Amino acid sequence: MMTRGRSSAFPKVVIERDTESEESSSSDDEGEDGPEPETSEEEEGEEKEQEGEGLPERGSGDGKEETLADAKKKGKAPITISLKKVCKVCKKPGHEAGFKGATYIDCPMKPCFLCKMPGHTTMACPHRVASEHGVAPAPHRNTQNPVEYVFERQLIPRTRQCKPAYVIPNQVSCAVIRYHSRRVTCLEFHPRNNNLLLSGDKKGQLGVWDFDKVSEKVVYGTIHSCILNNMRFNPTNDGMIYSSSSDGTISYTDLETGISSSLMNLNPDGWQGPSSWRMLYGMDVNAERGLVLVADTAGLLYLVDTRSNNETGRAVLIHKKGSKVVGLHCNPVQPDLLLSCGNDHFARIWDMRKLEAGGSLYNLAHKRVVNSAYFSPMSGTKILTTAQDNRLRIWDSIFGDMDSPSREIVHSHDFNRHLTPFRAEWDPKDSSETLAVVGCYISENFNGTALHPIDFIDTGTGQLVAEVMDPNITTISPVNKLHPRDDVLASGSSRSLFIWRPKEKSDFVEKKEERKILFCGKAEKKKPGKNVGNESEDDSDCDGFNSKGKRSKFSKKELICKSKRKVKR
DNA sequence: ATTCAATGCATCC
DNA sequence: TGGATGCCCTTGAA
Repeated sequence: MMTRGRSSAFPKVVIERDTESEESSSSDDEGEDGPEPETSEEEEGEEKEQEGEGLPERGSGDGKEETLADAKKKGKAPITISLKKVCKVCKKPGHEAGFKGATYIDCPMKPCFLCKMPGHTTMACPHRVASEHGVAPAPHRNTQNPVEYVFERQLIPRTRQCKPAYVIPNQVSCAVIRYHSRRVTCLEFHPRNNNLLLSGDKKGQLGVWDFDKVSEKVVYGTIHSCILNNMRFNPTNDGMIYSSSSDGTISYTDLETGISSSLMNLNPDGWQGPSSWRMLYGMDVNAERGLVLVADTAGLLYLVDTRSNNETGRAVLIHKKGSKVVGLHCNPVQPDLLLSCGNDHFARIWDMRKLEAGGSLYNLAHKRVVNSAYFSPMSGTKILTTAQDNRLRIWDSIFGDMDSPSREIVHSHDFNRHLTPFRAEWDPKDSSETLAVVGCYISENFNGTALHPIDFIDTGTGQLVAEVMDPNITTISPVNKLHPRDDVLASGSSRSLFIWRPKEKSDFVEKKEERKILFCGKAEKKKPGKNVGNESEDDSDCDGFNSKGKRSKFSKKELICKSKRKVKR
């Protein structure tokens, strides 16, 4: 427990004891001797309570000698501190939230952490156990305006008439690498080289990893000075990438040399304080128009000509003034359609020919911040959004309308300041345009280990089709990307990167509507031993992981982790 | 084993 | 509108 100096300028502290809870708390303390008023547990509660009262500092325990009279004499209002055990979430006594083993116990005073509805906890949430969720199918739209005409005439003919089933492997292997020193923020597969994965991190570094040779990687550290938010390949030269960053620049980088030039800098005068600093988040490349589109934290969209590498036209306010635009996506078949999303709780569809503030074609309303919005990869007729209200939404321009989503899927992907925001992404290979991948925030107790799966969701039904996890990987994977051609999933989890592949081609199974498939790595997770110092991997089937489930060699060498068997829940 | 801190950002007043 | 506030399942280093 930390000891701090006392400041006499602050009110005195009066401790309110609760004998009943004192007894119970000491009995909780794993067979400690008799009631002891200064258990660390109690002090922790005391500290928290005090912070809640806004008292910055206090003495280390002698506050108990202060009395109400003392405090009154000195003209300070006394602060009463409870020694009762309190819930760390709601600060109320009588219950405690947090992990009990590998199971997280919710605070009952708060709405469900998963679906955000009051009256039940995450454990009892119907969305946690149901394999399918979703709103009623959207009503048929009426075709009145010109955009709908464009949709009907140009996009509908490109959609597949019958829906082929995607296939899911039932075993995966996982390659692991760690070269980022801060958490991973974005991933991108090379458009031609099947084994090349690009990764950006919070520090602004860019990693290039040949995951087939595993050990072949390069890290470029000077492209950006802070968060690398998005990157895209130059459609006419796949040796070059564009990247947007919170340092306010777009960099144009040669992947071979790491030499980059800055196409744009929103902070030419450097740091003038937080109010004037601009960051670039959403970015995409419009190949047909030869443009890099990028949007900032003020709600503005900028266009950069890829031929001259200069900004073109004027910045357009596309989201609420002063709000961050986190995502931009150009329609894959209709280059005049642009999708944006941001912190003003909207995803918006734009006509590139008529870009002006307030001139969006559609505004897709969400209950909270929209982390990402993507057109479906082949026809571009559907939109998948990830919002911080723990819902994935599908907006269908053909079979639904743009006034309301055609489906909402409750899924845990909350905001947390320590995590890269979750983004659900389409499977670019799924011609039925239904399969999506997204990381999961809440954990599941899996053989005694709390694991955070990567979920595959059939957006057509809301069904959770598969969950990918490995008992050795206990961290959350908010960043996920499916390979454009191969059956490969890349994940960014904290500072590590993972490549998941089917163990063998023959392992593929047809999609099954009623069955939730779970596949993962080593199924037998051994209980953590007492002798933590033992780094032996003798009893491990998984290179780089020891039997304690600790990642012992991540930073020392690159690893391949083989999955063992399929596990059903 | 436990503690700490990084330092983003939505929301509230 | 802008500054203060406070954060429910983090992560990894000390």
